[in-house]
Amino acid sequence: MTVTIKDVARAAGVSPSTVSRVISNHPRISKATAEKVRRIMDELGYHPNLAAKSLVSKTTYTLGVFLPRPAEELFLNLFFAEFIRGIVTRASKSGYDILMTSCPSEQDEISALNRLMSGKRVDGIILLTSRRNDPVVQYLNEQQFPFILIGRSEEYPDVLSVDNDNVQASYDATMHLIKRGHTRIGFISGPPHLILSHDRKKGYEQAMREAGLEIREDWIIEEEFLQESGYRAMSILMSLSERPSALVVVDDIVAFGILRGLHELGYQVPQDMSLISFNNTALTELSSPPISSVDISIYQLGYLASQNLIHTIQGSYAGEPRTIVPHRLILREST
Amino acid sequence: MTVTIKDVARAAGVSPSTVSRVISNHPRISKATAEKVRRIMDELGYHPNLAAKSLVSKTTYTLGVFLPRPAEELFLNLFFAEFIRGIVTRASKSGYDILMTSCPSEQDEISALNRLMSGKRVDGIILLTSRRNDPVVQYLNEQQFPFILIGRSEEYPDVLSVDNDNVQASYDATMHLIKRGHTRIGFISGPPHLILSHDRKKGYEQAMREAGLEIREDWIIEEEFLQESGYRAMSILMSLSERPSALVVVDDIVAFGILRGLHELGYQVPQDMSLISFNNTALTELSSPPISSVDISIYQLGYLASQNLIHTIQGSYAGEPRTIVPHRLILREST
DNA sequence: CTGAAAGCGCTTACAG
DNA sequence: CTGAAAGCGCTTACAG
Repeated sequence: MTVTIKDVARAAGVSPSTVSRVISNHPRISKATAEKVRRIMDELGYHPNLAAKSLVSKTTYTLGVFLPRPAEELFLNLFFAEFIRGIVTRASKSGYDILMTSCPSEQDEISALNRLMSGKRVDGIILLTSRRNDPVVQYLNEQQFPFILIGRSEEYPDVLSVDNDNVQASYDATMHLIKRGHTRIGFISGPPHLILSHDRKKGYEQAMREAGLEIREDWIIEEEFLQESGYRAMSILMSLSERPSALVVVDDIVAFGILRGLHELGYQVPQDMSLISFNNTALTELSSPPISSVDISIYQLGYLASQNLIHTIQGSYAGEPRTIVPHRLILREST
Repeated sequence: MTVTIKDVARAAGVSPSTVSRVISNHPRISKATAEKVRRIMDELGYHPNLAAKSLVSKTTYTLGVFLPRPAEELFLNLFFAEFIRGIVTRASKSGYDILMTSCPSEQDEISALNRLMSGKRVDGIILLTSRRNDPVVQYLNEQQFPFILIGRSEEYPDVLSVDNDNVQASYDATMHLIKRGHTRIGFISGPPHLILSHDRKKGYEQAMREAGLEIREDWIIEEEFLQESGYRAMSILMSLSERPSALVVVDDIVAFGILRGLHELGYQVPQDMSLISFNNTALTELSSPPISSVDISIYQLGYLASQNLIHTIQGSYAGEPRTIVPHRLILREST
């Protein structure tokens, strides 16, 4: 019932080899033969069996997007969809599909990875988050399997990756507050095992030091990328006897929670507290007041990750291992 | 370099057939042999080649998520990530991966579909949106390829699908406003070619008729699922000499735009205008005031779509072709 | 420019 | 309980 290359060959009066060559646009096939074979393929409704093709060509035209263990919170964030959009858009331009796997538990990460790699299910892997001492990065690097990191690796700085200059971005955000006259600035960070949190905190500290301002431990809070985190952080922060007048916040959704927390406690933004956050997702524009945020071009990060990985797989990548996507401050009413 | 079934067989002193049987837990294999083979597989780091397996078994353990043409706007909406989360979570429970394809243009939809189906790339397909007269549904149905619709089909009512009772949901939402004493109620709808828009509008009209209230054409606006749509709709609606006092809105993100529009025009919610919308995404809780919304259990829709499709593929699905996920009204300050 | 043949890494009747 | 053999649908040297 399914029509194979043999059926086409028979109907066209040629050999299977010839049909295969027509499909792959082999140069040494006569125009006449190629046309005839193509017509027959159309008539019979031929479609190449991708598994068979993949078995012999060792290539799948598929990119794996690896969702690290607690993938749950990832999905709650607007940037996830935006990443995927960039990845899928660029991939389909080159005829690649995207395979998504989530692994059941953290200890199964390597075996989930192995299923994809050794099982020849994908040609390369996109890693969505960069954790410190990430075993997944270590493993992929050891195996010499094509992969790209969104973010960076401390242990393997030369690994293929697409990233922002998060230290600089956070420095810029903090400087913006300092220039606005703030001297008491706190930092609401994300999970400390994420390199992202780490880098942004570093940029904040740099700016503070450079301006000769005090970095207070009790004004630095490390939490999840969740709205509740920001909300809870305010209960803590606003009950201090000495409070900051401005906050740099690691992610929009956290800033959103902060806004809610402040609102409930009866504080005004930006009068009582200025806010600047990261990612510039739709949330920042939608909230009231709209939140200043550092645009990190999420779509672009995904798009370039796809592109550079594909080029690497095809052996045509000539760029630097690290691609830095520029950021820019989008100032709104919260500062 | 890659270790195959043959290498394992040689090292274990058995035939490839036996190794294959051990892998698939064939019942008639002696415990001793199975254990030895498993040990060797571990030692050698054997992983089955999925392409080879798929070629002979005609099965891929992959579900395709088909993103219909203008996929762009889909990604902007919070429900997209939530759908995917439900789909991926359930799929990975049964060892299935998710393949995402977007097709370059609308006319290529069928050929993109064919690549997946005839190319034996996926075992089944999940359709994320239901359009009226959807050629994709028609084609999949003709081809008898396993697929599931999130939503419903007018032409093929018995097609496998997971849906809400959108007519009832919208009826309930409208009735809620009516019970609150509103008599002048408008409806902000989505793209008319989506069945979703259609069903929700129908429920609105039913409730209005039943309550003996007037349905005014100029109080029904059909727009995209975008924030700007809601925003723009307010410029139109609020410039009318006779205005509604409440709105049923097809999607949260549109309601969000409406909120912004009303705010800028100097109107208060719910004093000047009550709002109830659909989907109950994070936006509704985050906006100020928080928006009443109909929770449609997006995660559950995705989860069940995955589940029912997998069961259908495996021939064990015994349920009705249509699964209706219950909705419930989440009332907040906007009504 | 084209064909016959071998092989990619599996599975599965068939036989014992 | 296990093995030899054929075959899934392709590609690709090798030969002409």
